[in-house]
Amino acid sequence: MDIKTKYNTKQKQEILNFLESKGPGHFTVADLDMYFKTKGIKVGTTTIYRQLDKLISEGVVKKYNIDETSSACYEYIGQSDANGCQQMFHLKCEKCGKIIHLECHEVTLFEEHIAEHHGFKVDPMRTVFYGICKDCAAL
Amino acid sequence: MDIKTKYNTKQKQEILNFLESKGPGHFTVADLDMYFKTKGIKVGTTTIYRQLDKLISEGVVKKYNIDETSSACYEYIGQSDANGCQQMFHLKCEKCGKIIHLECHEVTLFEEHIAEHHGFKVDPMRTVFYGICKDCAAL
DNA sequence: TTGCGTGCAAAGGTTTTGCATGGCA
DNA sequence: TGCCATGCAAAACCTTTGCACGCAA
Repeated sequence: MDIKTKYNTKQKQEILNFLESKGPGHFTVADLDMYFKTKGIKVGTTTIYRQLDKLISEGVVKKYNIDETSSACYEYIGQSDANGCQQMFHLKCEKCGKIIHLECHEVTLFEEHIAEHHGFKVDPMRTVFYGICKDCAAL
Repeated sequence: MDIKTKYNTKQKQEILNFLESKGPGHFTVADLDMYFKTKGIKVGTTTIYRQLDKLISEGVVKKYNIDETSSACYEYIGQSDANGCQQMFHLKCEKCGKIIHLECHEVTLFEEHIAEHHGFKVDPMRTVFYGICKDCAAL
């Protein structure tokens, strides 16, 4: 859980390259796996899991379980703090699967309310709101 | 997905007994499994899954994926509608794993804000807030 | 009798672990 | 050289599915 990277290996670089080239957005271990296979880069699935664990410990990557059944979702945060989606909640549409970033002052107020009146410190990074998005509601 | 119960079997009754005796709260398939094993009641794990699926179709039970890694969470809603935690959000403490029911007018206001300003209709049943609870924060 | 329900076993998929090898510092 | 990282295989898990038998109606 708290193991950090000590060596810089080729595999770690390849994973970071993927994260940089892809930019913000969500991905799964399977995505990385397929990406490496397509590119002909040799990185074992085990290594992907282990490197992601380390990147999570370092705060570079965040992990969600957005989907109910399938595999876990990861997100690249990057070295930059307080920007990115550090303070951001996510909305996920249950119909189209789209993930929306929620940037809104009301959210901060809501967070403060929960902290003050319910004694619960919400972690925005790990919290996902499920529901129906504008586009799907219009159908 | 839409298969409903046609027969009343001993196993279904045992599952309903468990739900009634336990009352509101969350449980996993493993909980049911262990409960039956302890009591010496013979109900196969497969049957638990299949009966729960049917109860979900009937709206008697709700299913979440509150935990990241481990198994799915189920909740007994009962025949009564609009009560239970139909309209309720859940808070989950990332440290102690406790699940807290959030009953609060502010939440409704927040939901309305998201609907009006972001065009997103939140589904409270499926949304879980992650964070640190009062007790764990005090440690 | 009809056909759903059950349960065992096996498969499916994701994630973790053991262990020997390989590579960074 | 020392120790971490890698990767294969296998295990651990949770969940679903196939199939024959049992049981409710």
